[in-house]
Amino acid sequence: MSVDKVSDRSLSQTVKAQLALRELVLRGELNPGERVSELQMVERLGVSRTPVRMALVRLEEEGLLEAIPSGGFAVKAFSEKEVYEAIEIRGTLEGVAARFAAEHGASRTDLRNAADILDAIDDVVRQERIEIDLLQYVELNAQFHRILLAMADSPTLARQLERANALPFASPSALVPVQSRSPELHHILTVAQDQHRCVLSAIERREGSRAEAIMREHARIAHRNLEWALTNQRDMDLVPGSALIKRRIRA
Amino acid sequence: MSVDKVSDRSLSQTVKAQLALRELVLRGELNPGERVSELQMVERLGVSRTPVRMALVRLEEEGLLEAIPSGGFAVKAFSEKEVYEAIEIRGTLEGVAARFAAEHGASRTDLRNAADILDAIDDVVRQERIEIDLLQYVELNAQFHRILLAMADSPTLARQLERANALPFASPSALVPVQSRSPELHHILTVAQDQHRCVLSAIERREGSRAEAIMREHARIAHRNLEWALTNQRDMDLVPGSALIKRRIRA
DNA sequence: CTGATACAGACTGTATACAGGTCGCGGCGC
DNA sequence: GCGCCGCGACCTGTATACAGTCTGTATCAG
Repeated sequence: MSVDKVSDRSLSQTVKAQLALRELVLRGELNPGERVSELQMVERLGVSRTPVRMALVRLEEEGLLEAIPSGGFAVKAFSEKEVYEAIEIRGTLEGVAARFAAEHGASRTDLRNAADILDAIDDVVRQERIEIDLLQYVELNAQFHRILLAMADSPTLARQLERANALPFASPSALVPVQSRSPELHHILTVAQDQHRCVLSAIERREGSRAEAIMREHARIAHRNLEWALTNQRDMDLVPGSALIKRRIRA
Repeated sequence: MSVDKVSDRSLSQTVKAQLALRELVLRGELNPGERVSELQMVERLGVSRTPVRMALVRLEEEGLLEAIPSGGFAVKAFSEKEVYEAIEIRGTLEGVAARFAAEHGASRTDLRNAADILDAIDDVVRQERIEIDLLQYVELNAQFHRILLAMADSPTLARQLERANALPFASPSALVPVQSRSPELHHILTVAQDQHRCVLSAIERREGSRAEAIMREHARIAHRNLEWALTNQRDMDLVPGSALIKRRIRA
């Protein structure tokens, strides 16, 4: 029962191991706190120890694993507070991105592309049968956030944000799906989309401070989604890496 | 001519290699853009390829090296803009730390310790012969920033900030020494210290937004220092890792 | 004289062997 | 019955051998 998805010959063994191992952790096939044995991973991933080792180090840097004092790595467990803070930090960094974009001005093509994406999101949100297109919303949402980062034009910021998003449940659209069964879904998406419009407008008008504030608040929608998911645990399965979050005591 | 500082038997080879290699990069003994050959490092650091490889990966994650598409790593070069943005990001994260501390309240002992450090800094700054104690100022300043992070009580934020500080010239007190020959030194330290006091007061009063704003502005002092160092290149040598910054065209 | 090609050197990616340490389990003594 | 000690398995850290690839140079053809 080896990992099927990653079998390309083109990818290096290290990358292969990294992707497969991340998948394993995110899918919850390795229990939080549990040691990740190199040899077991060799067996499971079909590569030798060296690439496995590399993958372990990189995933620790990503924050999905943590080093064991006596050596080796264990799957990291996240408390509710940590997830909350991770979202807050992501929002802060996206706020900086928006401000940077506003302050030094975004290119016309970027602004145009962003606007096009927002139009596409409108099409998705305006439909009443939303459940079906949630995947599309997530994809478009991710695109918008990507282009926002591109407008900031700051490799350093990109690196930091990339790292913040490495925690899967902290990234912009990770928690959207949990609302799929919520009556508020339409409401939430409408509000989020309005924030998209506002931040883009702020960037166009060079209103840096406003752009920053909007993106910060925009990220806080994820807090509501998190709260929902924690009270309706069954919707938690829709979140990648949810297995890493320490369960709240059942109500 | 091997690296002398790191020769402890207690440290693992990997850590040894990491420290020594970082030192090499920061001291500018490896030119920016230049490939870092594993075998050469084996020779130079006195450890085998495996630990060297580990060290390379970790330093890439830190941001001091960058991966070469065809394989291996090169010393990263930083533009003036990147340094500016790195400082801005560090300030933003420290702002979040201050806000977190204010919002969920810092412990009495932390507040007390912070106040003690500020008293000690006052002693240093009030003296007129400042040059001598600049090292002490740097140390106390670092302590204050550390305790601020501790008050935030957020491992996730700590990780992100640690990473932001990994760029040596972005960390809180990295650029202080460049002002040692500046007539404005006393003025700058006085202002910085006042900001320290203000942020601590804001945290005590649970004024999160204010605490955040102050820390952001506090970090921007580093921008001035950077500007000074870039115009007075000879003072640049006082900054660790200055060799990585692309030189501005001489005036 | 210029451009392309082939070859040589070097370098990285990968696999594996070896040594030292750690953790857990079982047996023995109290 | 309980606690301590010792042994053994496992696991990581390290070193090194091997293969594929890239780069740079030199030579040859046009």
